Amino acid sequence: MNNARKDIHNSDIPVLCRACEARHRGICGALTPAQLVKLNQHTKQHSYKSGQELQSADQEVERYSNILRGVVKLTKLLADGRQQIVGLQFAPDFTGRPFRRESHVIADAATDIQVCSFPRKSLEELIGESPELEHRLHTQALEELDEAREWMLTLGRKNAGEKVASFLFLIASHVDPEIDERDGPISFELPLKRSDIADFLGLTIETVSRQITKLRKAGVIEVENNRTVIVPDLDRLRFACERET
Amino acid sequence: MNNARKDIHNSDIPVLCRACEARHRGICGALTPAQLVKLNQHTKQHSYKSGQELQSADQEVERYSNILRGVVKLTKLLADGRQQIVGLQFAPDFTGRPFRRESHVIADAATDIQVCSFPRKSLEELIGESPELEHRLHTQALEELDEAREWMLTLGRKNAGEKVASFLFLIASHVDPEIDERDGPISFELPLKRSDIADFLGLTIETVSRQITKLRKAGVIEVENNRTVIVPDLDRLRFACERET
DNA sequence: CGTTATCTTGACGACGATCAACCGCAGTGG
DNA sequence: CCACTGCGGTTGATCGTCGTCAAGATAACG
Repeated sequence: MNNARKDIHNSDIPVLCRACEARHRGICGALTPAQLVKLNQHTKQHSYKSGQELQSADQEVERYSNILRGVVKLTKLLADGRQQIVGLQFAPDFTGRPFRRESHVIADAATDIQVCSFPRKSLEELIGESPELEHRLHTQALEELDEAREWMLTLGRKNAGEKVASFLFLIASHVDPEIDERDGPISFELPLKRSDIADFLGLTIETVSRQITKLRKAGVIEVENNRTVIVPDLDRLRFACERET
Repeated sequence: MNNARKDIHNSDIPVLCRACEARHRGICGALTPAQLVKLNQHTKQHSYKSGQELQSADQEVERYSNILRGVVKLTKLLADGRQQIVGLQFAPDFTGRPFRRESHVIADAATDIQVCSFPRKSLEELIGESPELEHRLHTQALEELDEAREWMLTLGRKNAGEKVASFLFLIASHVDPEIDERDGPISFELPLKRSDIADFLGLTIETVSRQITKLRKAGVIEVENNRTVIVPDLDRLRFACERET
């Protein structure tokens, strides 16, 4: 359909978009140079410090964003303050809920982040003229659904130790998407602090801390500065995701 | 785009589709009479008894289905047999995972069901020629994602009593989609047996049974034949979803 | 350096799992 | 016809995991 995209010269593309991951692996890859130019008239790049809110619950969605750098957490709240993280998003994910005026989750910066945002109206117009754009959004939604369901299994049926191991594995797989074929050592930074991990796993901070200690003492992981995790043997971590250590 | 759909005569539409809910609220509403006719050359109606499997895990997806009657449960398994229901689907939902060769969940008939199925290839071809079809699939995926996230909050942060109340409320809202504006009495049949409810809530059968008894004794619900539930006051049930009774 | 956020560790208790017995009901077959 | 079996559900007693409360350790920061 959009063979206009073939053999385009870089100079047709807005400066900001040229080096942008969202144009390669994200939703903007669906757009022609002309559409990118048009969208660019309304986009804004923005940085948020860790903890700042992009979007609060039940509030009208004004702008959608692509994540350029950092990690965004999606949170749900109960009236008495209990909270659960229901999704994590990484660059170059699209964030926001298409076709609905208000969001049912809170979007927070889990780390310092950088996003490229655009008005709701721009997205809706572009979807109308580009089926390929909707296809990319659809694909991302299906992947988030797969992840959410995988996580429901973890929340509902795994014990604390398995939950923590599963979380570490989840983060590891975002550092290395090819992780399923690997089995050697790997190391990464945790993008979440303990209280976020607890909210993600449906546990308390104390339990998370104890289980991390346990994995450390069992030699499944090493920890530096509370944030850097080294996994000497991925298979042992994988094992810990489904069986008590 | 598809204004061919306007002012069509019923006789253009395949017999099987005429009274079908999927043509009104389901994905087939996106199709022109011609497309319906074409799809109809490959569709099969099929019934399954409660407990029968439509699709097993990690097995290649041959056919997708629309649910015409009954309830389908989507289940995930752990190696040692623990299981979690990660989704429930009702008529006229589309069931199956587009754009992926194998399914990561098991699809079971929770009740006796009736479906209309079609080959993977047919769907993929139709998506190519009908952006409106992909839009409907996208919309359903987004709604399932919303539901999954709502359920993650329940799994991660609610206690047994709140979980059971939330489950009852979930079923009630599928019987009456306008439930948010209601507050009077309502009654319905539970489509799931106790063990399924337990697998949906991340609990054991015994705990589910005890909590139902507790809600019954507190007067929040009445139960007949273990399957029929009467809710005299919806607000009390709503209350029980977030606070200990 | 003091102050505050973040994380760890310990002691204890509650909630839900586990194990076991029992009830009601529908089939099934002698 | 009744005995037997299997299935779904309930209830009770006991145990273990994880939450709660409290204190300290470590790191981050002005």
